[in-house]
Amino acid sequence: MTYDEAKAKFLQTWGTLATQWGINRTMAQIHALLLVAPDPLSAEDVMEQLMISRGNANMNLRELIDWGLIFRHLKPGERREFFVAEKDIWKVARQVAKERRRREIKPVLEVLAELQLADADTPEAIEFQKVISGISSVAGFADSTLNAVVRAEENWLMGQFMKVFK
Amino acid sequence: MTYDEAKAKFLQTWGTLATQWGINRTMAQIHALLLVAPDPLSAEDVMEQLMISRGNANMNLRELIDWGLIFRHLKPGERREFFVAEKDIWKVARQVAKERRRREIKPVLEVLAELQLADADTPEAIEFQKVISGISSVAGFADSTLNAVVRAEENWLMGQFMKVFK
DNA sequence: AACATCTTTCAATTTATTTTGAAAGTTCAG
DNA sequence: CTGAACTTTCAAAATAAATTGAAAGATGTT
Repeated sequence: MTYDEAKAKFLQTWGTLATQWGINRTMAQIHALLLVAPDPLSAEDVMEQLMISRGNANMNLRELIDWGLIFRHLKPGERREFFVAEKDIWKVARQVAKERRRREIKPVLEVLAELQLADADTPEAIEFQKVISGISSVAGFADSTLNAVVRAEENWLMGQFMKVFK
Repeated sequence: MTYDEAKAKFLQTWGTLATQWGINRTMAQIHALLLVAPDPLSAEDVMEQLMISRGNANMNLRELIDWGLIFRHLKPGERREFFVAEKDIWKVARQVAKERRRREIKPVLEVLAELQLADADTPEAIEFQKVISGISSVAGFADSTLNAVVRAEENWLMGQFMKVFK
């Protein structure tokens, strides 16, 4: 397989995977493109390589910055801005864990805590409370796990996991 | 908060969360509904409570069975079928981990392995190989973690994690 | 201030996903 | 075999999400 074929397959696979995880395909593809780019790319470069519109490129680039996965990069003497991805994949994983925790797990934990206050005076309500408290533990577990990933140092993390789960 | 309010909020929250994770809202809501139902429900019950069509109910019920999250339940003397959810939330988490691993992680690992065979004879190609091998380790890590969840016994799991990540 | 260059916005359009509901399929009792 | 009760299918319709591209907004230059 040539480099060009491999790159195309990577962009395509990454986009598909993202879709399954509720992430917009283009955003994932821009991220993938920047990940494998040896040098900073301009919005124009991204538009050309992925054949997408200026508006689309701009929106998704901003979203990626918002997720902390890419950064603006200014070249001296150049007017327009360039973009670089965080290349350390473990840092990327930690950043994603951090954001998902903040954006998704925390709000859910809040709602669950609130639901636990509801009356439990009928068979249905009692069953309901059981389910909610079960979900709360699982969510708490997910939260701790993601937090562990967030706090972990690059190599330390896998070592710890391997120790426990061989 | 009354039980009815709490239940409505739960169904709604669960549906929203699902959407963020690339899961169809109705499927999540049916699952939530069956989770908190003390007794098996018929397709008709689901249609009524969630105000959805027969076709929609049927499709998503099948999909949930396919994910191993709910089961058909036959009542003696009744013609139609009923459905019950797996109520042990840790089992649910394990089942989801298992399926996601099978459906998503494994195919990605295969593609990554294939991409590692590509030529690395230019600066771009070398950068590309670095990224791919980084992603491979993270994906391998995710795979191990999910596998740990899959294999874990209910209470053992949290204990192990807490030991390591305090 | 007028211009050039680049970025952002957003209403309109396109594309993708979900939902509907009627028809076809299945199963079984009489 | 026939009809009643229930399930499944699937083309069409509705809804939701992503994308476009032109216009408006910035920002610096002459």
